[in-house]
Amino acid sequence: MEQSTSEHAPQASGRGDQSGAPAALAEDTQEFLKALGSPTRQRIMMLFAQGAELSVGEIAERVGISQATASQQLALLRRGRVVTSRRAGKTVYYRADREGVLTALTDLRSYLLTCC
Amino acid sequence: MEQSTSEHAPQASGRGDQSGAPAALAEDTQEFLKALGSPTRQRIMMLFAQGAELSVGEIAERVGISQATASQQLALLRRGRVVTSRRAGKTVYYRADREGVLTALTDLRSYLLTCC
DNA sequence: TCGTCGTTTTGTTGAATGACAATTTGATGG
DNA sequence: CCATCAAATTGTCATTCAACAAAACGACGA
Repeated sequence: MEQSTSEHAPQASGRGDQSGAPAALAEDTQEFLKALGSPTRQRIMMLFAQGAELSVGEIAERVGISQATASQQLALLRRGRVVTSRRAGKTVYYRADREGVLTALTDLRSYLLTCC
Repeated sequence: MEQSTSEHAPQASGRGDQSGAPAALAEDTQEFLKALGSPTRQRIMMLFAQGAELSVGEIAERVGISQATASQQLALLRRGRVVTSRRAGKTVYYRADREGVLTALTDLRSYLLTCC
């Protein structure tokens, strides 16, 4: 284990940047964009409507991919702060990460306001 | 040839879906996410602050990539409706596509509201 | 009409990505 | 302690992507 939730990433420059005009996207937000840039992962996200919580196996089955692939794609979604995971015994449940998504959307908007 | 500005893209499947809860992201929005998912293209976007309009050559130079690569990356950004282009004689000027970005942000938010 | 300059397209190469099968790790329950 | 089940990791392969050089396009100006 090395990343999971504790993956902090030096975050550009401390981010005291309240000036409203970031020079670039936060690394988290870049990961967010990449996470949602894939059709497969978009399909996965749609399973989490209304705060649904699903195991890796369920997700794999519903999306029609192998369990291993699902686990990998979910890891990417987690890196992008789009989902969070919770372990209950052997099974790990994933659900949408409301807060992470809101943060990313806010950062993305401020970025786009800068360049548009 | 197949793209340029006239690339309309059949927009998923008719999708008269005005119900506010899209089953998936519009194809345009997928392209939007992919477009902004690349650090190089993010760097390019930052050049368009305050409605600046730049030629392909200028962009290539400022970002530090070849002119051909810049042209390609700009084409991707255009497919994502993040920039628009205008031809003046030999030179082609690019600038941020305010409207396209707003549309994508709106669609993205509605998508995320569905799954979060 | 030609040459030239800026852009786009084409071809190629190395790196990154997406998928799977197979293995390893972790948590129960006998 | 061992068997088992779910998830994560590893290894592999095919596909996609980013970048460049080189060639093709397109719009002037001589």
